[in-house]
Amino acid sequence: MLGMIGLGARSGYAIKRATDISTRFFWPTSLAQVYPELSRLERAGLLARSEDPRGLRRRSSYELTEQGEAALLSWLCSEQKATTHFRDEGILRLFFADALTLEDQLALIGRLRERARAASTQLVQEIAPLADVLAEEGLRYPGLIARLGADTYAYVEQWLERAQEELRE
Amino acid sequence: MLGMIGLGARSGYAIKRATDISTRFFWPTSLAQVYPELSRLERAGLLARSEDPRGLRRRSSYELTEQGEAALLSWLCSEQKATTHFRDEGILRLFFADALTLEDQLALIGRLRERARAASTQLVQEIAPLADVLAEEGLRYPGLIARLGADTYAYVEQWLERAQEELRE
DNA sequence: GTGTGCATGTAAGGAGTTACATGATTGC
DNA sequence: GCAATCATGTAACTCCTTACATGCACAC
Repeated sequence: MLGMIGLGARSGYAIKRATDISTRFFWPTSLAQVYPELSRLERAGLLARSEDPRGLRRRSSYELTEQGEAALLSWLCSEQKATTHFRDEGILRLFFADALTLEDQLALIGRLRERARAASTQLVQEIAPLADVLAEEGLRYPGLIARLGADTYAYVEQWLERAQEELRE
Repeated sequence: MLGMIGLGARSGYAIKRATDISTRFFWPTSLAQVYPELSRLERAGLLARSEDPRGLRRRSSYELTEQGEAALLSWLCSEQKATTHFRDEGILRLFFADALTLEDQLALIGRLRERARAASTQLVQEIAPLADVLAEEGLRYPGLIARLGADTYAYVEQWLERAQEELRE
């Protein structure tokens, strides 16, 4: 939240929109999370809220306070181990694939390959261009992460292709 | 659950132990999940339970019913898209790294590199040997997945190393 | 005899999602 | 006029984790 507001997102809705085209792949959010959290961060003194209505429609506009900016930098440089959660039904299926016939095994790996290929393509075609826009504003890391993701998925796809070939022998 | 019982785990405790050294990286479980789920699967007719006490200590021993085996195979071959959840604070930090000095950026990437290196090493040194034991029983996929994980983390580590070098210039 | 492992469960709580509810603005 | 988008929130629910609670078996 602090990071997105630091990058210029002003409303809860804008934060949600921004995450949906950027951090979604490694940190999804939902609106039902965003609004309570904004209130919490404002109460904690990390955000300053101001009313910024559009016509009759009320709107809250948030900015980082000095404390909020400090909290963001402190989190970014924190030595504390970063949490990570990964749960993948595709790999779980593969784990139990010995129960299948060779044909079904190859089909299962094929589905995983296709999934990895699709993810890589999506990152290259849809996400990277958005990151390029940010790059013109001097933000290099969104693009770096998009490339890391695309390259890693492509690597997995090739790895699975080789595994398929070895299994066919 | 069905998969682990198919591989020979008989008790809830044994399932938990098995997942902790195998599927933990892509499908963690906790005991508080396992026991209610075993009851549920038994009520659904996918598992058969028998009493198998050790001395005075009661113990439940589970086996797949015909229905359970069919359900397992049907799940493995399902065309339905596999669910996947990935949430990673390390990459999230990197996403906002433009807010940092170059020195702090390099340190942040260094921590991510170290994490990837540690994961790869752990898979090679701790998990792969366990998978090798299973391989002697004809189970090749646990080992395949351990190698996929180790290779992918190693790839990420190298990718980040190159990124660090480019940033230094 | 004592600590470690085996074994089964419950309770409380946290994190996050989906669905529900509402309504103004903007562009076609 | 109508649809898509902007915008803010609540309620119910699901999933999962941590902590609590209990006690036998076995090896040293």
